[in-house]
Amino acid sequence: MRVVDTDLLDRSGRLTRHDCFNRQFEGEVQVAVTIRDVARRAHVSVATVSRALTSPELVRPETRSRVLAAASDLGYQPNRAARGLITGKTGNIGIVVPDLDNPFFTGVLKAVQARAMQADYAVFVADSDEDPVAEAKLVHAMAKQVDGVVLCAPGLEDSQVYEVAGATSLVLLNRRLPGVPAALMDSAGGMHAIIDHLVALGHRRIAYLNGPRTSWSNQERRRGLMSAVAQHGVDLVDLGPFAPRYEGGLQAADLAVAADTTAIVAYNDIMALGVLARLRDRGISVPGDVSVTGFDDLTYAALCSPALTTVAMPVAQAGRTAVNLLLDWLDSDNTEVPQIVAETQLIVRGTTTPPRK
Amino acid sequence: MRVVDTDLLDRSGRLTRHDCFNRQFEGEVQVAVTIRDVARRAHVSVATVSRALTSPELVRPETRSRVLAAASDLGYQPNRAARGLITGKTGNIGIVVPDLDNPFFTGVLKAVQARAMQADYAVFVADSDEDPVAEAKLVHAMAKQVDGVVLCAPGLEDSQVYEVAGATSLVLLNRRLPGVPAALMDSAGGMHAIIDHLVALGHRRIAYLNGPRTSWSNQERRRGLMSAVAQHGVDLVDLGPFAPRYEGGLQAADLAVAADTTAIVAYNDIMALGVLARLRDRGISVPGDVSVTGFDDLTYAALCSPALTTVAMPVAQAGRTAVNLLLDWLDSDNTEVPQIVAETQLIVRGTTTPPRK
DNA sequence: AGAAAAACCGTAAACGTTTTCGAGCGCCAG
DNA sequence: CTGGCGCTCGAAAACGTTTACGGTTTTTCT
Repeated sequence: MRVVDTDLLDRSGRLTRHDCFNRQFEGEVQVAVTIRDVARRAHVSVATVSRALTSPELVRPETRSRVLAAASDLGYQPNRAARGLITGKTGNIGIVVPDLDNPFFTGVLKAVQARAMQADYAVFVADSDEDPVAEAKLVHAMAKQVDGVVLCAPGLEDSQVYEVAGATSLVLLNRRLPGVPAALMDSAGGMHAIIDHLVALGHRRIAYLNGPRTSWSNQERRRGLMSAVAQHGVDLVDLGPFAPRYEGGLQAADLAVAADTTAIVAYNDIMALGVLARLRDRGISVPGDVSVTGFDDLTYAALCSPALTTVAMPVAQAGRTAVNLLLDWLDSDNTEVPQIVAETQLIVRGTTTPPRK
Repeated sequence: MRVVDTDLLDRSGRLTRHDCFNRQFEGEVQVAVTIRDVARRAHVSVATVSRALTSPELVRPETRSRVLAAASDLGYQPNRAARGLITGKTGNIGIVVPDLDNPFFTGVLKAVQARAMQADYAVFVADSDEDPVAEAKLVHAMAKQVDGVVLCAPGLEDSQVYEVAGATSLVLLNRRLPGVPAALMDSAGGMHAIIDHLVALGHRRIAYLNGPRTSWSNQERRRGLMSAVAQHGVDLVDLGPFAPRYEGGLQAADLAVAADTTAIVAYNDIMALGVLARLRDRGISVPGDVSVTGFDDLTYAALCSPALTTVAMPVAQAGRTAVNLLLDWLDSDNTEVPQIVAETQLIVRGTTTPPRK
């Protein structure tokens, strides 16, 4: 069955691929309006058109405006592939993330996309599915089509990151490595703030539920944790690693209560949700019997009940600065390699109170 | 401060943009390996290299393998911009979504990206921020750089959708329109299943909490609802519209209990969460006093407690078929305009039981 | 064996830009 | 009047591919 609104779709009645590609409705019908058409209409050469559009100071104001008029009359938009072929720049940036289903990364993606569009860049997205070798392959595949890529929280070895950094301009997000620009979030600081908060409430024996040992995120969070614990001189029960999932939280909860702690610090929100569920099932009240904290401030952290005390990651800000870094890096002499860290923020809600005496 | 691992990053000690772009480490150093280099090394012409790579049946197997060897030796990868310039195809597809923070759309995106990559396409992503005019602008901006775009749940008027369909090959996702291919999900069927389920449990007076009236999703869900309600001859209390957010659910809950219904079916999961929270605050037990259902099966639907009865949307499947449709449309005579609808699935969990007598 | 057909491959033109080079022109200093 | 300079612009060469066309070799048929 075929339903076609001939009036709107195609006045010839047939619907060919060619017709669908670059239709122009204003003026005469032409498949694609090129710089040559603009030149003809403005009575100048193609060179002048190009100059008028990309470096206005090189043409007389009068001819420039004539060209601009012609261009907008025809609805001309430069072919970026052709432009890229000669300039060597594509006007695209890439982003590769470990998991598009993870709201953490889509938050970053959203900001990256917005900032890029604002700077007239388009963004390629790729999902590595948490697979380090896929990560490397993806940025290599992208390398030819983009001016640079932001690589989010890669699971690659340091040396492999350097290797892919050789293939294109790279900025890291949530991973620090000497010599490559990065947009970071102060998760160590956030974790420190959690411990400060719990200690201030009176907790003296605290469990930490580790995420994946090798992940940079877990190492950072652990770093802040250790520093705070040492500073305050409280007991730390170091558990795990666990899968950073709901099920991991279920599993971890039992270990934490067996260790006789009054507060449970989870690697991230979703594990914390698992902990909450397991504790409720066992009749252990939160925050009455034990306090619980998460990390990341995903939407549901505010929505569960009691609402989860957690730390908010500045994903949007980090995404923005990542593309800022990339853009700066692209059109400067890259004499320096900045690594910018954005502040995290402790959000205390309903799952933390002073421990029962 | 500048930290550079000279061994890995650049043996000249300086870190220039040019050096970072397209480094080749194997064999002699060259900025970019082109088809000409491959030709030289394989002792053939550039035309033969091109043929060997794109239409193998046109060259003798022996020379083909020689070319392939040379290509892989040099690590050659064709410049897609140059290829696109002449073929008119870019090897890219675009996707524009209303909100990258919405897990529904990132689910689609993930599948689209995976399927596209599998077919050797790269994907551009754009976020319209729920703004219809941005939607139109974005696909127009993309049009020149992609072979087609999948437009997700657009808020545009029908006529405007047709207009953008003129700018590039378009397939719709979660929106049906005569004459343009679409990947749909049977949300009407899902809603029908919800009512069947509730009626089977014994409910006779059911509230529906509308989402935005103009959205195609709400209309579809409502369609399934109406059909089921008519079929079973039960009472429907039609409330709203409400904002499809947590707060909308808070607001709607009170209206629903005031209307003396035994079951509340929400437009989507997040509204349902709001309803649950409000009911709990008011001391109304779920599912004891009233049953509640959501829609979409977001992660937290399974995680809250009691776990939410909802219907799962086949987002991944729809994403896949969307790019399948696009690819088919691209290299066929587009003689037909298929609209494929994927099945939804009712997932009954803890928020629905028979009504109290 | 010879001719026709098929298979294979090279030359060159195209794709739509940007950019180098130089031409034309008006102006000023010598 | 001449030479040089600055401004504006056009002609043409690139960028890295694909492909139409034609030429050479190989195969096939009689």
